[in-house]
Amino acid sequence: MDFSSLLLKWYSENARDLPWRSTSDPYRIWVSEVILQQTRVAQGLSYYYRFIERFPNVESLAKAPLDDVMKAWQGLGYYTRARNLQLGAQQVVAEYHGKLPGNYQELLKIKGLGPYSAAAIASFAFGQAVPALDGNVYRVLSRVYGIFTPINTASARKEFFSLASELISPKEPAKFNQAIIDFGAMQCTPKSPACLTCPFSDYCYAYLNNLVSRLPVKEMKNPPRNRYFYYFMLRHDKFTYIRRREERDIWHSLYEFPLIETDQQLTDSELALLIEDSDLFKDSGIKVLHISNPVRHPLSHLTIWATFVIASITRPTYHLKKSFKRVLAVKVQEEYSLPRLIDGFMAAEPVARYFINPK
DNA sequence: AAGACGGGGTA
DNA sequence: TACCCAGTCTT
Repeated sequence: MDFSSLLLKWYSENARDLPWRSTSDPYRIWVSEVILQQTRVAQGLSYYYRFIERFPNVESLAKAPLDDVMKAWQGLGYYTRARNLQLGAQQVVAEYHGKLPGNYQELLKIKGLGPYSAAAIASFAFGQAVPALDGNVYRVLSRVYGIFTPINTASARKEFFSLASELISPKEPAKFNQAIIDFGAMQCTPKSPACLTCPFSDYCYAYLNNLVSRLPVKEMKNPPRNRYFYYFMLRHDKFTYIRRREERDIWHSLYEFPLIETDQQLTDSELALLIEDSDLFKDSGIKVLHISNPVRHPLSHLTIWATFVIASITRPTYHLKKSFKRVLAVKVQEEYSLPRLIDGFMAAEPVARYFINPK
């Protein structure tokens, strides 16, 4: 049997039962594809349910406040996805009469949809025969066909797209795309794949040549750099100060406490000097109550070392009033979308709980 | 073509 | 730890 037939046979026995597969609503498929960009099904599932409940259709998403969208996305990561998903919804309302366009080329014009997602939606929602190449597909094809081109290059994209275009079942493109993704996620896994029960073991290049652990080939990336964050959890009566991150940087559109970033870890006395010198706190009557140990927060491209300073002030400075929002400290976690680093610290650290609700 | 952009699961 | 996940966007 050829590749596609074996694959579809495997899928008929092993398909995952996923909520976005039991709908024909292009909007739901769209939401699921964006959530699942660089995100495992297990991690995205609960977000999908909540997102669809909160924003059941294109219109509701398009007109929602950005903060509501971000709150629904809080904890998922790659927050540009959330902003672009809403921008895409507004785009669909404005330019496509509220209906997602039904072909690959038009879908590519929607904010947040690249080659993978556009192909996935085109095939799943509209039955177009376009291969959807994600990490799973690169892995499966590189192993079965013995392709050593590094998968994170432009030439690999062309090469795999061309191969997959020949393999895809013209009659059942959606099923083919879903099948090869499931096969990669469940059977042909990155580490210790289930080769002994694999339907392709008769002719899989990697298996026959004992190269399974060497494929796919990926070009190395640079090690993450360090950044040092000092967060100030200020208490002025029942209030504290936060702001939404608007610059081109991580955590765009999420909220945070006043932040001072340095290029290296500070000693306590260096930190004291910094507080004294900063016009953020000039004449604020700041009194430091607690300094946390540095919290290590590793991300894919950088490592953040965060120190949380809990302090009281007797009056807010001009700078504080100008650039920050004054909010009830007890409401910060439930009302605002926060990076995991901050949300996690507030949830786990006893001193932070004291900050939230002092006795 | 290369970096930036999160967070969590897995071996 | 290190790797990788239903990738996209910017420079």
